[in-house]
Amino acid sequence: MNRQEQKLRTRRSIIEAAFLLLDEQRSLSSISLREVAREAGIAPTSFYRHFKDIDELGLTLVDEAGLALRQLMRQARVRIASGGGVINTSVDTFMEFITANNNVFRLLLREHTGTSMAFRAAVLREIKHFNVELTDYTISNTGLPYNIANLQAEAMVKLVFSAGAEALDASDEQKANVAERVKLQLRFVVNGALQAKAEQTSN
Amino acid sequence: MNRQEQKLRTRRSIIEAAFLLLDEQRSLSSISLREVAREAGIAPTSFYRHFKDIDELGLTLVDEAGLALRQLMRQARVRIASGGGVINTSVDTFMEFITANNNVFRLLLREHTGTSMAFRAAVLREIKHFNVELTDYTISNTGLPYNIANLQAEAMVKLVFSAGAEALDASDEQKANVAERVKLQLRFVVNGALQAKAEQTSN
DNA sequence: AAATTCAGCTTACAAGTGTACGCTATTTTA
DNA sequence: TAAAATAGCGTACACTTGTAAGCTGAATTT
Repeated sequence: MNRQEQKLRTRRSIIEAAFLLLDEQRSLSSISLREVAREAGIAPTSFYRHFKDIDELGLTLVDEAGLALRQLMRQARVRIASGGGVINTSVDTFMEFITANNNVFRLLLREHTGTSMAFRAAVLREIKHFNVELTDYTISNTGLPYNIANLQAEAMVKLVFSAGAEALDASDEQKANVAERVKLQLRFVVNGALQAKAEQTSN
Repeated sequence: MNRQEQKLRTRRSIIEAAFLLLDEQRSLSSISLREVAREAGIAPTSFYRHFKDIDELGLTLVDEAGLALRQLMRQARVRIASGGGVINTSVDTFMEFITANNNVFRLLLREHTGTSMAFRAAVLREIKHFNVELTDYTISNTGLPYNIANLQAEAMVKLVFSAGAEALDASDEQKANVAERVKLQLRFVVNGALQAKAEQTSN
């Protein structure tokens, strides 16, 4: 077997071991190198052949989670194109993502307010992607001026992420409820923003 | 010196030691009993004379933080009564609180998505207080129907808390910016909710 | 004044941590 | 085929952690 390939495979198993450990009671700062190594089936010291630190592993995990999130956005856009309403489709897609990739979203949510400045920054970067894309989308679809579109997008992302946090530990029924509520709240924001535009342009 | 009194004093110093340790790089689950004891100036094992667990201390801290938050609300209400606009005054008061009680708000924010189910529940309870009070206030001041008022209040609390999170590590200038933006976003929500009411009652 | 209570201490131990060091076996390169 | 590189391992060490056990001296109760 190819050596490089084998190394990548071990690296993968480390990453997956880490995601596995990041359940509802563990954060990046609370998983130990030895634990990850144990779960990955390697000796503790072998860890260093792949990552300088456990922090370096952490950043890798945040990046992977961000990637998954961006894939989600693309998926949502495809679905929107085939009808069903922007808000409805986006929220539903998001909720499905959370359900399917529980630990991935949990990681982002937790590290967003976590103890490591580097992790917080990494998560913020991912959220900013969301904001930028949603702002662009809003401008080209509604013609809102930049400042309003940006405020609207930011508010929507925050509300959706908050709803995601609520949904994380919720039953299916509760999840449906959370989804319904956030959809209504997003409509508040959209309508409020539209009204703000009307006021701005009428001056 | 009175014994009971002295015990309370030591208890206080433990609590304050813990808050001191909870800076931007530490969460409840990452501070150790020994560390707290060291900071409080007592022997590690003396800790047990005051708290069963470090978790019990954690819950106490969350309670204290919640208390501080409720005091904040009262303060905001007093200020509102003397004019200045509800949204403006509330956000400004909130931002002042975050600046003055940095670690207190940080605790709530962090444990809201933290690794301990008990802490998460405790923070949620405090947030729920906020929601209930704001919903009541909204109903009695705008006559919105319960369901809309409740959705509005929840959305506003989420946006303000998110803004608070952004403001935590920000400079004064950035803080002012965050405050201004969230005020506009809150207006979106309020206007959107009003519109929803108009639509609902016209049917 | 004597007896009791108890906040705080010292000592001790088992368990877990990160990581330095050097070895081995296998792949890769020359 | 010989030499070099390297993924993974075992051992070892210095720390930190929670907490059990028992002592002390001062406050409180009797």
